[in-house]
Amino acid sequence: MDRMLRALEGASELSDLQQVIETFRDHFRVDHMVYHWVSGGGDQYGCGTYAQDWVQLYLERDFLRIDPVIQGCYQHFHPVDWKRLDWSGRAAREFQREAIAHGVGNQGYSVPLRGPNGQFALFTVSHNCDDETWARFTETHRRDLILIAHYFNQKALELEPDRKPEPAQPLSPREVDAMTLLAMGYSRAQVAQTLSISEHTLRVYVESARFKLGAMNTVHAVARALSRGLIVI
Amino acid sequence: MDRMLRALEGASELSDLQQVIETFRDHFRVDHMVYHWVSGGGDQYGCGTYAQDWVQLYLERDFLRIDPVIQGCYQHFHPVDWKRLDWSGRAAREFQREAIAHGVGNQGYSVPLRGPNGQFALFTVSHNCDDETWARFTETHRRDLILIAHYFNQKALELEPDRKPEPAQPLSPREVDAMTLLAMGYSRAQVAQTLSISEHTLRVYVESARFKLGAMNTVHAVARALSRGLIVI
DNA sequence: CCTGCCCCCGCTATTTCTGGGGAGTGGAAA
DNA sequence: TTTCCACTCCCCAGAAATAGCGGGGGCAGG
Repeated sequence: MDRMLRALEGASELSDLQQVIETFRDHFRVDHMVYHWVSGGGDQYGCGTYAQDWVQLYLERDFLRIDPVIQGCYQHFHPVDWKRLDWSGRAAREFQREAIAHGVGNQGYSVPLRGPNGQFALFTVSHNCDDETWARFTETHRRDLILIAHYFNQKALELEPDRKPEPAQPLSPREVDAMTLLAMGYSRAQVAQTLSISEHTLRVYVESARFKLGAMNTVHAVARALSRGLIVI
Repeated sequence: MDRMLRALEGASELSDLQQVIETFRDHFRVDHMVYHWVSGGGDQYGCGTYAQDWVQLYLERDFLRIDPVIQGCYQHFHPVDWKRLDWSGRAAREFQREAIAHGVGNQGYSVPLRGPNGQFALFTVSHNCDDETWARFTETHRRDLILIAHYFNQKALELEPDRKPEPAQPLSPREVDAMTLLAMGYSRAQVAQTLSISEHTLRVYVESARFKLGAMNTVHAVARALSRGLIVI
């Protein structure tokens, strides 16, 4: 375990990660181990041991949108056993059927990972076995998996230069206030009144924040501020 | 270590966490160990071993805004040694001086923690010693600290009922598309074109999503959809 | 001292969004 | 089978957002 974590820390290229993850898979004796960087923009990075055609299908069919694992992990902090997710709904069941057909396995355990700027990723182990065996496995290796997931995400953040936190241009306190209140559903008039400033001034802040965030419009600016963790609601 | 983690997992009240954190501090033989829930809304929760008057001063003077540890950890995924932060700037140096005067210690190591809905927290150890000793300490205990931080945050999320994510009413696929594109900065016209629907139809989706999310307006709806993890950008 | 940033205020014009209506299709669940 | 819901389209008037211009005072760092 210690040796493998060190190997992970020593990785200097994305291809190293692939080797490391295969080593981990063999060590834990599971069918699959996958690291999956989740981004709505369509660009996704992942490495792991799923079959090539499953990965391709996943991307092509935009399964990101319906994958209950993604949905579920987004709402949780702790690792999630796939059994505890909501697989009702046609699309989800269809997806599950296809996943199993592609050898993903009937059991799974995913660790949600969150980084700066709203980065989100999953570290997943999946396997084919009965519920009891799986429960024992996850109980035994939970801590190891959390640590591995953590280090893996750290490496991925390091090695993917594009993903590095953009020189996060911080907002001024007043801008933060304005964006926060807007995100809370206040109209501009209400925000201005709450902050005790004129609506004109408020507009300057919103414009300024929009510019700093590189956003096209207010909605975009609020979305970016939120996902970069600049504001909290 | 294992016994303490189990004690942490067994905690059922916020007061238990205080005991646990003191046990950890004694075990690691450091001056302080602190868990600090950071929320932009002004309400903060924390537990740890800092002197009472320091905590009060921190809250009163709104140090959250100038604390380089907060700023720095916000931008990083991996744990941060305080030495590597940016302590230039008058306010920061002043803050540091006051912190040391209140017995915080000259060395520190903070683990950033991120949960659903933009939750952000820090788990910090601080101590008074020379650089070399501290480097050895952090190197030795990094993994333990990450795990402890993780479990601590999990407990805090569990025990603070107000912080729990509300039961998310799911959006229809089309609504998800609409909200996602809006969050990505597209104008209504662009979204409609991208989805190959009329702008009128788009509006129905936005309205419908807004209703489901209990939002006052589009900005609010996008913010809620984002923070509830219904859309990913 | 000057430069840059933050904070506050004003105007106009144009484009875009919002909040009400109503109406018809098809597929899925009950 | 019937009932629901997602999906698509349409109109209109008023509200809100955007883009462009201008002004001033304060506080910090180089």
